[in-house]
Amino acid sequence: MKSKDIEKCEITVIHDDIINSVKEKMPDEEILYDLAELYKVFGDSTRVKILWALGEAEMCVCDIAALLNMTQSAISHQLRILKQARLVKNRREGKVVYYSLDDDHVKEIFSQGLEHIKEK
Amino acid sequence: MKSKDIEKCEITVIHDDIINSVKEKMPDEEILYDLAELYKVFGDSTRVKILWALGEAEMCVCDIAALLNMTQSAISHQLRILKQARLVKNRREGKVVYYSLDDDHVKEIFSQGLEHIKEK
DNA sequence: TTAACATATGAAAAATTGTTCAAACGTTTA
DNA sequence: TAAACGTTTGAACAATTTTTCATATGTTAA
Repeated sequence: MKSKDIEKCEITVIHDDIINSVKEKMPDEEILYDLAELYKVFGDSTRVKILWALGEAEMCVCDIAALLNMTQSAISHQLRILKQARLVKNRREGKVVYYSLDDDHVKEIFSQGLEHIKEK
Repeated sequence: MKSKDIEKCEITVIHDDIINSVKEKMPDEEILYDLAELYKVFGDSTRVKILWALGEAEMCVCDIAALLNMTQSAISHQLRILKQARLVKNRREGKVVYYSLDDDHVKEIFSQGLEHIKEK
């Protein structure tokens, strides 16, 4: 229908030249998607706290749960997400699984974010 | 109840010393919350695309909608979120509102993220 | 002033995400 | 081997987020 076209701005585009030029320069859809997925991992305060804590010291799941006053199950679920994103790694020692940061980027990404927060 | 305590690891904590030491070093709850809120803004592929596009050129709402093949309304909602986070700014020229990046951090945060993605 | 158009916004619907609960898995130790 | 314990996991539920739809706002031009 006509109304749908208008809504999507397919007719009323104002700057075709800019759109085309930007479209050429944009990275692949997939890269931008992966970027968003990475930031999504940082976009939860439980995970931010876990990452920050692991930046200070290697800890086991139960330690983190106690630190954040959350259930061990909730922490474990979040650690799985962090591990899938390759932000943390773990090692097992008997019954206990120790987690630590897997990446130098974490601290740098935090410091960039902190700068933005402080400025504004 | 007892079972709840156990679940929350209030009894079975293994490394009290580490927990206390980490607790002291952690930034205020509020800062970590704000950090997560900032990354949450980056954690959506529509917003990542918008930010990347605006990194290439100033654009109006309808341009962005056409570029991303989304409705003008959806884009407008996302731009509001980006503006609240002080990541974009806008200027009005007649009927048209032009958006652009409000911040040098955006590109740096992207480059940090990209590095992580490429490495892993 | 009215029509046209770019943008913004509130509310409902759709989609996604986080936590809890119950149960399973692995390892240690009695 | 059985009990204990730290951790993991699937599924249900709760909470949050994104998009859509309808409509409102603000500006320009007829």
